Amino acid sequence: MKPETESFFERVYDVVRQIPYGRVTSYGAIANFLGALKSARIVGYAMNNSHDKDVPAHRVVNRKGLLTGKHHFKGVNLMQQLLENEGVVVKDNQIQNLESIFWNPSEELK
DNA sequence: TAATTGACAAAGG
DNA sequence: TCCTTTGCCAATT
Repeated sequence: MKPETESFFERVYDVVRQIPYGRVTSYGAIANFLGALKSARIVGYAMNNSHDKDVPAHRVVNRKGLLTGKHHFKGVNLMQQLLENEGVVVKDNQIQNLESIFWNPSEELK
């Protein structure tokens, strides 16, 4: 495999991997960091292939902190379990204190 | 080549 | 933020 063949997906994975422990971010934030603010959907689409990658996809949620992609995990509760294991409070598929644990790559990563 | 897809986001009601 | 509509764009078929 060629590292040079970095598709949009690879860039997404690269950002997601750098999400700190106990922090979460949104698809739009990642897209914004990649310079494709209007391509938030592409980020989500990319996560479809994240199964083959070592990507903490559970740390990526939509802008409302809703665990929309949890159905794509093995178990329906796996995503929430992983987050709670990191100290993230999740209730009814929604992250609590989202503003407190939100990780903005555009500011933090730069 | 063209049509479809999608784990989103913003705007309007 | 509830529901619906619209825009967006790379990847897939």
